[in-house]
Parts: sequence; C-alpha cells; structure tokens
Amino acid sequence: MNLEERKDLANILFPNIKNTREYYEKKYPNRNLPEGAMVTRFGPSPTGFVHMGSLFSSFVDSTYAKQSGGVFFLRIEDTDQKRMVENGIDGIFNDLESFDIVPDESSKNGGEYGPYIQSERTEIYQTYVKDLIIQGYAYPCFMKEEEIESIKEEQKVAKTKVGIYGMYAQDRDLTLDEIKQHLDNNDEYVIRLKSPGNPENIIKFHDEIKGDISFPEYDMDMVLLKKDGTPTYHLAHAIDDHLMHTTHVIRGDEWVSSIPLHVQLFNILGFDLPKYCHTAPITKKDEETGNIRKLSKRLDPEAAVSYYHEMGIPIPAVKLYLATILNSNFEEWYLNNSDKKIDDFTFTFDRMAVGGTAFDIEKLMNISKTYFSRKPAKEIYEEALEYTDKYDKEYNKKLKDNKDKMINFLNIEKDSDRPRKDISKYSDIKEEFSYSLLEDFKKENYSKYDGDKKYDVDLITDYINNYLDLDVDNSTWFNTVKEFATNNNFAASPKDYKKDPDKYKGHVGDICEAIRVMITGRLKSPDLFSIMKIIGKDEILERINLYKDYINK
RNA sequence: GACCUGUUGGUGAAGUGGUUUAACACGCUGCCCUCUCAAGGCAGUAUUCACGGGUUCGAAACCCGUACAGGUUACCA
Repeated sequence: MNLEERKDLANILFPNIKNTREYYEKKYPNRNLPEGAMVTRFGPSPTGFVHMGSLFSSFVDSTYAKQSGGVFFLRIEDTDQKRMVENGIDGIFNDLESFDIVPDESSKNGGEYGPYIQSERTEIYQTYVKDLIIQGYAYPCFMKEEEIESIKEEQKVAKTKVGIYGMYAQDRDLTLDEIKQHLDNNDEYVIRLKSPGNPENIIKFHDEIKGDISFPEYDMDMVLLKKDGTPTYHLAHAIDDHLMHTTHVIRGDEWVSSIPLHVQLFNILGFDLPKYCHTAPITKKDEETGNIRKLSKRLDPEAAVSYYHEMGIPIPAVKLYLATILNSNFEEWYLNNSDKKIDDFTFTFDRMAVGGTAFDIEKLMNISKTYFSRKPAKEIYEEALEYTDKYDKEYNKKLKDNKDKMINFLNIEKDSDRPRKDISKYSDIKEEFSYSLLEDFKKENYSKYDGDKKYDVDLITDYINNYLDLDVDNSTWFNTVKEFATNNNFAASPKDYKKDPDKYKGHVGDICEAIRVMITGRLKSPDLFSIMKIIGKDEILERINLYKDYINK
C-alpha cells in the first residue's frame, strides 16, 4: 500500500476520529516541575480489592513522587470489560486511603492530564493508531481465533517462538481491496502492530532496579486495538504515560518481558522512553508444594488489604514494614532514628530487591509491638475504640464504659525506659487484659491459670489487710512485701531462699505469685502493684474471695 | 519448547576481587537481670555464599556450564 491508500484505509477504519496527535500533544504539555521531580503512577484494574502487592506498589509510587517533589497519579486501567467488578474503583480508592495513600491526580482528585480512566480515553488511543496506520506501522488483521490457535500449535511442535510474526502474520500485507472486501463482509478484526524489529539484533535496556538487561529485538505483530476498539495494555501504557508525562514507570516485574515491545512502541510513536523500575513480587512459600510463589489473594488472607484492618494491625506499622522491604537499609536507619518519620528517609532504587521478597508476618508483628510500646496509652485506647467500633461492638462498649480504668491498664510500665511489648494488634487487647474488668474476670474465673498450686488465702488476706498501702511508690511497696515475707518465715529474696531452702517456707516471689494468681488468675502479668493500684483494695479482696470459692469447689 | 531474570542462614538481607575468621534485623536456643511475664543485656545459631569447572597471588564477588526457582510466551492487566 502506498501513502494515499493508507490514508484511505485510516479514514475507512476510523471515520469518527477527527483530532490529530498534535492536538493531544498540545493539550497535555510538559509538566512544569523542578529538576529531578518524579512523576509516578499506579494503574490498577478495578477487579476487586487491593492486593498487598498493589498496595506496596502504590506505596512505592507515592513515596518516590513525594520525596522528589513530583506527582503521583492514579489511573484506572479498565480496558478489559470482562474483568470489571462493581464498585471496583471505589474499593481501590478506599483501600489506598485507609493507608494514607492519596494520589495527587486521579478521577477523584482531578488533574490536568485526564481523563484518568482508560475507558474514557478511547478516542485518544484511536487517534494515535490512525496515525500509525497512515505511517504503515499498523494494520487490520482479520485472522480468526482458530487460525491463530492452529498456528501456535504448529509452532509449539516445531519448537520455535510462538506468536504472530513474520510469515505467520498473514494479514500484514493485505491490499486495500482485500481489506475493503473483509469490511464489506463485516468480518471482525483487530489492529496489529506491523513490527519492524529483527530478533537478530540485540537491544540493551537499563532498568532502575534490575540493572542492565539484553533482549532480542521485538518482532511480533502485537494487538494494539482489540476488536471492540479498546486498546491493549501495551498501547494504553505507551500513550498514557507519554501524555501524562510519567517519568518513572514503576510496576511489577511480570512486565519485564514486555520491555522489547514497549521500547519499540515508544520508538514508533516517537515518544521518549520513561525510566522503568520493575519491582520484585512479594512472595510466600507455598505450604503444600514448598515452592515460592506470589502472595495470592485466594490462598493467603494476609494478601488482602482488608486483613490488616480486620486484625487490628496498625496501619503505620504495616507501612513501616513496607518501607523495610522497599529499601534494604531502611530498617537499620529506623533503628537508629526511631523518632523520625518514614518520609525523612530517602529511598533509592539501588536499594530495592531484585529477587522476590518473602512476606514475613513475624517481622511485621515485631514492628507493630514496638509501635504500640511507644504509643501513649490514651492514644492506644482511642484507636482501640475505633477498631472495636467496627469489629467488636461488645468489647467496644466495655472499653467505653471503663475508659479511665482501661487507659490505666494500658499505661502500666509505660513510663519506664523499656515499655512493655505485649500487644501487636488492637485485637490483642481484649485477650491480654481480660482480667482487667471485674465482670470479665468473673467470667474467666481462673481458667487461664495453668499451675497446680493452691495458694494460702488467709496468708494473702492478712497481707492485704495489714500491710498493703496503695499510696506509696513501687519500691516502697515491694519493701513491705519483703517485710511481710520475713515476718511470716519467707525469705526476703529468692537468692536467700536458694542458699538455704530448708530454713524458709518459701520466698517473696511466692507471695507475689499467690497475689498475682488470686487477682489476675494468671501466673504471668504486668507489674503487680500497678494492677492492684488500679483495681483498689475492695476489689482485690473481692477477687481473693472469688479465689477462695474457686479452690473450695 | 523459546526468551528474560534470579539463587548468600529458618526469614529479610549487607556484601561490587584483598582488615569477611560473611554486617544488621526478625525468628529460634541458652544465660544474665528480676516478684512472674513482656521488655532489656549478653552469647549461640552459614567452617561458608545452589552445584561443577575456570580466571587470579587471592573469588560470595569475574567468566562458562549444570541444576533449581520466578516471570513472559492472550483480542488480561
């Protein structure tokens, strides 16, 4: 076909496309951004809720954009109508927002480079394809699905590269008349790239994360427009990221094998290539097969963003974990700069993992514990209120009804140099402090006690009535316990007891143990005196009575 | 099958040819501190960097091969 014929063809195929690419180039001028500012984007398909991997990806996008003074935008990639899910778009925005990831530009936040939903950009894509047809870089292909399948079968048997290229691209050189004939017959068609590549040539490519990669030049006649006129990912990617002036395409590494195609597409379209950053997937060892696989929404509950909300894992802790897998040196930095924020750290591409990263929930829990330990009791209380309001109404009421008491419990040992680390999720509070409210304690009734000793109720009652003063400080209190121990033939310290066990009935620790079991129903608890102070003498005695009933049963 | 990319302890990783007898963190084990626990402190946890060759005075680091793993090979993204 000569130029005139191609122009004819373009008008026949796209009679309604009146704009030229110049129109769009003008409409979306360069962004006026300072040197080094990065423009990043997150391009989810609205197929449901956000996956941990996507969350990570958008976290990376927004982090890099923010720290460079650039722009992070969100583009809904909904070119496949089959995959659409109702409310999919809202779900994405909600999930991201719950992690404080808010795009600078999007279909919701506005922006000068929209529309930010691909299904609303069809005309733009077709404008460029029309131009490609005129230039001879694209053509309509009428091959039927069965034909393509049989070619692929053939290729598999022959052990050659599978796909539509070279001699297999049957409709590459159809004449204008042949095409018109097909069109008259109402034959369905797609628009394919007429790939100019030669696989003998090796192209070199630099990925910001993976480093240098070489490929054979691309020579497949990839589909550009599907039969319904919508673009494939590849075409949309090239046009959108060019028009929206993305500087860094950050995406999962399942895309690296498409690089030769994308390089060629940008070339043919006359676009500058953005920088590419292919991130390693978040993986997990499959318990059945023992193989490493991507974290899967179907198989792994922790893959869904909603999991963290339901479990009550604090979002800042999750973000801290994401930051530690984003850059390998973040963790150590944060260890030495625990007063600083994630934003204060400068992330770089060369500190990103090249291979897959196993998702380590234990490490997350550790981060979370530390997060809680540094948080004032009042804030923990308030956030626990928010959490239980959504996921545990019953406990929410108890928390509300016992505000001061609960804050006091959460505050135990908070002001020490080494605050306690016994909760890692908001949902832990109910269990961890189950003895704190008398009502719950009555219900629990020593079921948590896992020892076999019976403690002397009279002895402890004597102590409470005659020695316990709740208005002193901790060390004064402990001295009175020692005094009481000595007066009752117990050793004042475990060391004394060990020296000469026959001399004593036990030691001060045994007395504390008895009190602890009686008033908390457990062998282990946070600081005993703090607990006693919070519940007060009357309740202490009430609990001792409960214990009495319990052992006399 | 073809094409890409990886492979350092239970996990994440540092390491870019010579103070590496392989950092740091999580986990695990032990000890210490201590009224219990949590925390904290200390120590242990890879005689060795998938395997086999090679280059070099010297390799976890460079080269080749093999194995294994992951990705792609869609009118899905």
